[in-house]
Amino acid sequence: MDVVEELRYLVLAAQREGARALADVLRPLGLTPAQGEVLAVMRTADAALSLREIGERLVCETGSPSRLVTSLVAAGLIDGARDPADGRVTRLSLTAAGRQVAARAHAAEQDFHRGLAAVLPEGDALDVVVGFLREIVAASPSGRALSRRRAEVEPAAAAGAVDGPAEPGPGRSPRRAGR
Amino acid sequence: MDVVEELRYLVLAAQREGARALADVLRPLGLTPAQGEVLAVMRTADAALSLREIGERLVCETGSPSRLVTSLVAAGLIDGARDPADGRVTRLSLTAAGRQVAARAHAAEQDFHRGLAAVLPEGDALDVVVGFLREIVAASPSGRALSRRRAEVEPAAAAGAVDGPAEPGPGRSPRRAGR
DNA sequence: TCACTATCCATGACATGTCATCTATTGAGA
DNA sequence: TCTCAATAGATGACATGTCATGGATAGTGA
Repeated sequence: MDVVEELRYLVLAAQREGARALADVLRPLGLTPAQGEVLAVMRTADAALSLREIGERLVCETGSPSRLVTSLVAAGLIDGARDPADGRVTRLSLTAAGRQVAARAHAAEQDFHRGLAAVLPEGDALDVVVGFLREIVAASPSGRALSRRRAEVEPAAAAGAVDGPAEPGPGRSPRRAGR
Repeated sequence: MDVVEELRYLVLAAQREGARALADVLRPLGLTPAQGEVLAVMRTADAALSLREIGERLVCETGSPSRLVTSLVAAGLIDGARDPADGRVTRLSLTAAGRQVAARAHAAEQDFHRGLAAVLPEGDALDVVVGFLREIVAASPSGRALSRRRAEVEPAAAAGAVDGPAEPGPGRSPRRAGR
C-alpha cells in the first residue's frame, strides 16, 4: 500500500471517526452533523441566505441543499419564504428556537473541539496538516466554501488564504492538471 | 473558526473530493468506492474471508458489511457460502470475473494515486500528515483495519506502526480519555 | 443435558451525499 | 414582445453509513 493510497484511507478513517464523535455530541440536541453545519452557517450570517448561498458555504456541499434545509424547516429551526424580488429564490433565516439550538450546538462543538485539541499530537504537525489539506482542497467547491466561511467570521485570518480564481464554468471544478 | 474546527472541515472536504474523484475512476468498472475497497481487501486475501473478517479490514467499517458484499455477490464478482464447520459464518471469495475486475480496479487506482502524487504538495509535509493521521485514528476500528491491511501486504513496513492493545470489549472502542 | 451467553449475519429505518431530471422564474438579446 | 438561455429549487433514484433489532448457530459452564 503506497503512501498516497494510505493517505486516502487515513483521511476516510479520520473523517469517519470524527463524524461519529460529532454525531454523539449533537444527538442530544436532535441534530445530525450536516444539520449542525447548516445552523453554524446561518448563525454567523448577517442576513437571510438563499439555499444557493447556504450551499456555497457548506463543506458538505450540494449546490442546493434542499432536503437538508427542509428538515430544519420541519423541525421549526429555520424559516423560509420566496423572495418577492426574485421568485426563484427562497430566503432562509433562523427562528427564535433555531437561534437557541444553534447557540447550544456551537457551545457543544466548542467543547468537542477543546477535547479534541487535548488529544491531538503536539507540536507543529497540526499546522503542517492544516496547511497541506488547505492546499489540496483549495480549488474545490468545498474548499472554497470553507475559505468563504473563514473570511466571514475572521476576515484578517482568512486574508492569507483566500484563493484568487473563480470556479471555471458550470458544475464541479476540474481537478488540477499538474504542477 | 479555530484550527481544530477547521481541521475537522478540511478532513471532510478532502474526503469528499477524494471520494468523488475515486468514484469517477471506478464508475467505468461498474464499482463504487466502497465496493472497490471490498475487492481490494479480497484481492490481497490468502483465503476465503468471512463477512466479519472483511469488515475488520475495511476502513468503511460496519462490523458486518452484509449489504455491501451482497451487492458484489449479485454482480457476480464474489461467491459466498455458509461454512460447514460453523453455520453462523459465510465464507466469501472472488469469482473469476471478480478477480479480473479487482485487478482492473487496482490498476485504475494505481493510476489515480500516481496522478494524485503528482499534484500533492512537495516536501516532507506528506509524511507529517500521514504520521499525524495515523496517530489520531490509531485506537479506532477503522485505524486498526488499516493497520491490519498494511500488515498483510507489507509486513516489514507495518511493523513500525502496529499498535499494541486489542480493542477493549464489544462495540465501538472508547475515545481516548486524554494525555 | 440444558440454560444462558456470545457470535454471525440479515434486515429495518433513517440520514445524507451523488447524479439526474423537471418545473418555475428571471435575464438577455433580437 | 417573444424566444431562448440561465438560475433556483424540488424531487426521483440509488449508494452507503449508522444504529438498532432479530433469527440462527455455536460455545460455555453447571
